[in-house]
Amino acid sequence: MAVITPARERTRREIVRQAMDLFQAAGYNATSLQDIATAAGCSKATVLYHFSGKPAVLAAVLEPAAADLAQLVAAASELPRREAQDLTIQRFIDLAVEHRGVVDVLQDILPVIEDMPEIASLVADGLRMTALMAGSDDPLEQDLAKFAVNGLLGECRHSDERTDDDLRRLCDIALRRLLRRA
Amino acid sequence: MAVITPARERTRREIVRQAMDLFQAAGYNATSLQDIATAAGCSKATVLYHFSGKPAVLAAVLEPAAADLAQLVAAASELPRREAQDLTIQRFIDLAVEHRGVVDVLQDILPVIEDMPEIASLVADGLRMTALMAGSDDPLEQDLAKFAVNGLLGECRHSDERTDDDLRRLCDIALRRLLRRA
DNA sequence: GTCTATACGAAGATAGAC
DNA sequence: GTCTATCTTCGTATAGAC
Repeated sequence: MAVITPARERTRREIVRQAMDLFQAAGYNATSLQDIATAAGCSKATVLYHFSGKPAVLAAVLEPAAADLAQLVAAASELPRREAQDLTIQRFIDLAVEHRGVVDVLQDILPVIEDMPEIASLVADGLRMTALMAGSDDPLEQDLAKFAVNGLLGECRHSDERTDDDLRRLCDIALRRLLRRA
Repeated sequence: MAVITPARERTRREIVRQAMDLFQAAGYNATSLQDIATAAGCSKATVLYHFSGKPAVLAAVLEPAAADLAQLVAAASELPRREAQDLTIQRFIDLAVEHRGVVDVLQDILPVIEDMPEIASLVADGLRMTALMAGSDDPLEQDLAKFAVNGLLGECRHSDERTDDDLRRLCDIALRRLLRRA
């Protein structure tokens, strides 16, 4: 059986932890591998030993949020349309608020998100969730769901001065106004 | 009197034209000065002769849209609250649709937009316009206006397959649902 | 005034010593 | 597993040809 190697895991975890902080504070593009290495107390080469490249570090940072999103999509896919919409709206707001730091990072890489195979599944789940959030397959309602998701993601950015509850309330009102229930 | 130098203007215009295309196709960050120079048929140093740096090229690309936005803000600022909101909503949709290529570019630089003094006035006008678009000074309505602008900007991205009219109609419905008229 | 040639520091990434 | 040294390309800067 595989013997666990604590040293490897400890360094890896520290890299992800520091990368998360740096990505949130300065953005993905503005953060260099050297910045991450210095913050984690190791060399640039060590970061690249644990991760295949900067996008792989990003994928590790996004992983907890990606897992939650995948779980939401899986659960909603089991339900009939109406309940799926309700569940998606309600839990996506919670998810975005809870992982708002990650959402902040996401905004930074939206333009190049298609060129990152490392986070392709996160993107796919995001699209599936958006489709579920619309009340029907009507193209207009589908587009309005995309509109809602874009607005919501934008609101989560640089929202340090807002409390979780305020953010939740705002998103709730916006989504209710925007999305017609099936 | 200043004698016009056609060669200078021609080169400069070609750089802006090619930069616009590259920024839209690949994004601002992913486009290098070398890419722009090659596309424009000149050297990297020539690009930097005409512009002080990459942000200055960006500012030139955004300039027509920035001018239209400034004009809109100036016009709306003259009106009473209610008419200002109507005008802003209606004309911002037109503006975003017309300059949708520029909007696409803007999304790419949102995270670092505060570090670019070259486009500070564009950013300031964007914030003023968002404030005008809300029906009142109520913080909730102000936040909903931000939500609306974020959603609208997101819809303009990668929307090559949508017609201008479809996009306009979508934005119109979304904004009407989202914003309470004063 | 317009441009080419060249150089600099920093980025992401790789090779190989220990 | 971690490091130093090195490579390429990036944005930027400058010297000087025409």
